[in-house]
Amino acid sequence: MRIATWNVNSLRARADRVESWLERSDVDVLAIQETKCRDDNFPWELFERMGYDVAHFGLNQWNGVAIASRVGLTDVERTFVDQPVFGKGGVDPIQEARAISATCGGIRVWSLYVPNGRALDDEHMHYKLHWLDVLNQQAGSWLEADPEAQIALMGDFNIAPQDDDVWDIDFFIQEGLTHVSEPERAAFYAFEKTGFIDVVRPHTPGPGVYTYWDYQKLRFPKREGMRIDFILGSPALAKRVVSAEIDREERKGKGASDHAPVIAELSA
DNA sequence: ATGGTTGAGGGTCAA
Repeated sequence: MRIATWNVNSLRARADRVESWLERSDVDVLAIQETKCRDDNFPWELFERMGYDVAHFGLNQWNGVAIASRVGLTDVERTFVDQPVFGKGGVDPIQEARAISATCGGIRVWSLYVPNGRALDDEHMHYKLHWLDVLNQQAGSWLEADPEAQIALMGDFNIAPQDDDVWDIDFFIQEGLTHVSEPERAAFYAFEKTGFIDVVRPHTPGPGVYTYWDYQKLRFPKREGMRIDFILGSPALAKRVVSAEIDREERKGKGASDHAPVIAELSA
């Protein structure tokens, strides 16, 4: 069984890419982030054509998460319990379309799009850290309820946990950039304390191994990327992982997302 | 030359 996560940066703009990638990647479950659409303009036919069931959570042109599966898809959950809200400019705070879950082939799959902190002192950063803290608490409660549960937390975490996960850590520190700060990294490693394991890194050691390259400043051809997309597995799931890869090829050429798909191969 | 993009939507805003 193969599971994957991919921030597609607009499903409608990427429809052809996503379809041909599904065709050749042979994944059974795909967690998608940044669909950037609503249910009424979601490309349902694409997944039907390819033989996947799909569940979507999208409210507007921002965020949007989905799960596609050809090994079953049941018990869909949109948002996690107590998911923090965000509102600005007098707009009513809402739970944004950043988390969706479903049970696929015996695995509780989450597609997660962690808020971007924008700047170290921005209110979005507090939102990001709080959002991750509550998610981690929930994830802990799931494991407590069933220590043998097969759970995959997959998505764009917008955090580079290690210095080698960016092309130049000194640049990030000097510029005071997000994704590498101590609080963000602590929020990421809190999931490991809870019992979740990065199942991809052991099979894709760095340095220089990334999942995202900014469209700007020729970051991809200059190999200046960031490892910010992860598959975190519960202990029972992590035991099944036999290999993993980051499909850097998918970042190439015209019409690519700025993120590459991340894939894990499971036994049985 | 020291920059260089992309997407949604029709405002700029977001990454």
